[in-house]
Amino acid sequence: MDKYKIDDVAKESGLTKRTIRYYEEIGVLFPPERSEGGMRLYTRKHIERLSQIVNARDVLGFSLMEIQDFVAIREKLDEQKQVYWKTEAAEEKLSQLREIKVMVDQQMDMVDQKINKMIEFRKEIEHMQKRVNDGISKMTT
Amino acid sequence: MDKYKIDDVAKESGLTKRTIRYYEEIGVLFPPERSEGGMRLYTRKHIERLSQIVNARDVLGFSLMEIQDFVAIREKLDEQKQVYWKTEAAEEKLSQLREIKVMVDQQMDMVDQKINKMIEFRKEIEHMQKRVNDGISKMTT
DNA sequence: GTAAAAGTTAACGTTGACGTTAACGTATAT
DNA sequence: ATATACGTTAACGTCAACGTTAACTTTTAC
Repeated sequence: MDKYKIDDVAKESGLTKRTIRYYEEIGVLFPPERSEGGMRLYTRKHIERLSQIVNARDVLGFSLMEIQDFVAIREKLDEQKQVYWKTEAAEEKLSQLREIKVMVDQQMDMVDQKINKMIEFRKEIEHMQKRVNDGISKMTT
Repeated sequence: MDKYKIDDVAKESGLTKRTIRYYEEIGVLFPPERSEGGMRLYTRKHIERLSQIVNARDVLGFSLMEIQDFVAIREKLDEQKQVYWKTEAAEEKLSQLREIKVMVDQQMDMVDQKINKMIEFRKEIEHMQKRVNDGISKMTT
C-alpha cells in the first residue's frame, strides 16, 4: 500500500509527470522499481526527495546540475555507511570521507552566503515598507 | 569624470556587454544617456543597480521577470516621492500608495518564506556534516 | 471482454537568458 | 589621417528545463 503511480506523485508534488520522468532521466531522482508491465512504482522516499528538489530549485535557485552534485554527495555518504569500517579498505574510505567533508563544507558556506544576502535584501524591502507607510500616514493625518 | 563606457561597466560588474544591453532591452536596467555618437554613458547608479540585479538573480534565484516587477515597484515609489502631496490628485496618490504597499508586503512575505526554507536546508547540511565528522572520528580513534 | 483512463518511449517545440557573428559607425593614440 | 580598439544594431545560435504531441501498451472499471 506504499506504492504510488506517477500521477499520484504528480498530484502530491505539484510537478507534472513529464518533469518527474525528466528528473529521473537526468539523474536527480533515483529510478523507482517497475511493475510487470513497465509502470513506475514510487515510494514515500521519492516524494520526499522531490520535495527537496523543488525547494532547492525554487527557493535556493539551484540549477538541476547543482542539485545533481548535491544528490551525488548524499549518495556517496549513504554508500559509505553501508560498508563495515574495519576492513582492509579502511584507508581509502577515510580519504573518501575527507573528500566528502570538503564538499559538504563548501555547500554549507554557499548556503550561509545566500542567507546573508537574503537578509540584506530583506532590509532593503523593510526600508521600502517604511517609506510607503510614512507616505500613507503623512497623507492620512 | 563619473561617466562610464559599457566596457568599464562590464569589467566592474563582471557581466558581459551583451548582458548589460540585454538588461536594458528587457527593462531591468534603466537606460543611460547617450553621447553625440550614440554611445551609452553610464553612472555609478547603473553599476549599483547591476550589482543588485546580480544578487537577486544569483543569490535569491529570481528570474529577470521577477526582478522587473521589483524594479517597477521601486520606480513607482520614486515617482510618488517627486510629486507634491497637497494637490487635487491626493486621493489618487493615496490609493496608489496603498497598492504599492500591498506589493511590497507581498515581496516581504516571499523573502521571509525563502529565508525560512534556506534555514531548513541549512539544517540538512548541518546534519550531513555531523554524519561525516562522526564517520571520520570513528575511524581515527 | 471491452472501453476508457492512465501508463510508456521518442521526438520535436518553446521559452528565458544570454552568446556569437556580421556589418557597420565612433573615439583615440600615434 | 589612419589604424585599431571600442562602440552600435540586428539577427541568428545555444542550452537548460521542461511542454506537447504522436503512436502505442497496460490497468482499471464496468
